[in-house]
Amino acid sequence: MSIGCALELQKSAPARDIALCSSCRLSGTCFPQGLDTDDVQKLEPLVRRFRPIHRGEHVFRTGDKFQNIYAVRSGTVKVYRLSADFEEQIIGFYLPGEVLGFNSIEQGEYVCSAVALETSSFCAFPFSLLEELCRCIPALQHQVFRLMSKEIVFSNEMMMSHCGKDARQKVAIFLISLSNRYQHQGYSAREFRLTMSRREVGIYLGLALETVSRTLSRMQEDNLITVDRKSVIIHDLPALQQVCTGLGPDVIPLIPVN
Amino acid sequence: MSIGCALELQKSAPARDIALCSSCRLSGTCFPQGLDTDDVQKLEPLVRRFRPIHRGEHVFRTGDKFQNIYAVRSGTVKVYRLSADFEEQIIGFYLPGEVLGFNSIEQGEYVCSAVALETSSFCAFPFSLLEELCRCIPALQHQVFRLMSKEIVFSNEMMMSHCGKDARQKVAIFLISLSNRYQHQGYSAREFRLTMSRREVGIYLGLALETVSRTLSRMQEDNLITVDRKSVIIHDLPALQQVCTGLGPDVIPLIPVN
DNA sequence: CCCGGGTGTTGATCCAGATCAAATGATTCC
DNA sequence: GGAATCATTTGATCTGGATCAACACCCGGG
Repeated sequence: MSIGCALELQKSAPARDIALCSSCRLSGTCFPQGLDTDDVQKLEPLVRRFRPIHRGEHVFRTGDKFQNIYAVRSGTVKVYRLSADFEEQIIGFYLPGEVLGFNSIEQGEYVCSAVALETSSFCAFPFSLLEELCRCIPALQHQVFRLMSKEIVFSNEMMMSHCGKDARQKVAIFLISLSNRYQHQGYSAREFRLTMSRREVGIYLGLALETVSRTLSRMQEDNLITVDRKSVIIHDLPALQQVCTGLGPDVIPLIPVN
Repeated sequence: MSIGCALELQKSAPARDIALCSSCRLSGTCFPQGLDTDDVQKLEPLVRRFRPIHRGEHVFRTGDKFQNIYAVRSGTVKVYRLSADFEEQIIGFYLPGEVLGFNSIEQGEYVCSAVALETSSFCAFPFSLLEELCRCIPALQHQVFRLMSKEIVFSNEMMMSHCGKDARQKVAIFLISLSNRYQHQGYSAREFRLTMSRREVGIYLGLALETVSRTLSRMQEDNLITVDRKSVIIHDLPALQQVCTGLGPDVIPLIPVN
């Protein structure tokens, strides 16, 4: 269990010197996406920004009263919970620009815990205020629906990538997913850090940590990637994408190139 | 592939003699949940109701323009798509009172297909109208958020029940899920029909159909259930629940009863 | 600089469940 | 009603990945 000593985010002092939404380079995937300048102005006073938290500190914990939706500003957040038999289950990893907390609306309290895997910072959007504002700004309402829809799609994808896929496919899917998501936020698609441990990747993918390690080594032998500790470099993205589908490199030519 | 000849739902004639939301016994889990009588009145004119469709007919298909969210009125709907390697992937089974289509908001077209597994009927809620109405009725907006939140939670649960669970646990989880959902709609929790094939259960759970069959047989031998073809009777619900967690029947006493 | 614990790698063995195979039981369609 | 097709069950075999085990590596602290 990776719960460190918790200086809860809620208790830390707001940091008012942090960039506004209008100047945030992540606003393209967060709530302001699709809003015009005026609407972003109306959203602004609602946002609460905090100083960064460190590895092991929690954003919220299972059972806390649900109040905020959080957008990751920097770092990585692991969202997890304990199963009935006290095993850690990982719901997801959230990267900069991604939004967490939507799964707790129904229950009224957080149904999972969120912990920083590295020094990370956030913006908090009080959900009840967000709801009110949604009724005034159609574009914002639509954006919230879109973000939640995306979350459903992502979870569905994840679920299906656990079905009928072997270890190599699962790991490839995981790497491609990270690559896409980093790229989408303006980071490198080819080179990034695996901020979570092998054990955590294993739990997330339904594999033993040894299998994760072996699979990464094997992919390195095959010149698809270079892995060194937490750093990953993807050398052959197309080949890695083919691994995901289970189609060999020879299947593409079946569709005539001309 | 189970796509039958398709008389698309959209093309079938509205059936205006079907019960209104206000008198629908499923309204407790659908959009009207939490709305007062006045608000349900406002929702009413927006709903489009159709004659039932038959097994194999589609509600919508991947790529169709996203227009409606559908509530299942009767029957079972399988939501699925084809993977890159043309294998069927099953996103979920939807029972009476359950709502489908939320995963297609973001894309603007349906990202999956929905097919009836038995004679089934629906109500359609045009999403753009629903969005508008949400801005007038706070309780409706909140309910839409709740329904989507539930969908995220459900998908998360499903994802996690694929991780680190063995075949017996997966099948138990699946049966309990159906049991709970039927009960929630006022049907029997103990006795119901498995409207999907063993193959479909297998795809959904990430198991070979033979494993599904064997596991059900094994559970019958253990007097947990009786399975006859599509009919299931659960004899020992608590024991089945214990199977889900992987905890033996002896673990509960570890927590002092007094 | 060395020590210690956490994290990652690699090797060896074993088993749950996939796959292959065949028989039987349903259901549909003339 | 009967043939044809499909769904399900059950058996036999094989294998990918879990598990057990040992070792290497890295990093922080004294």
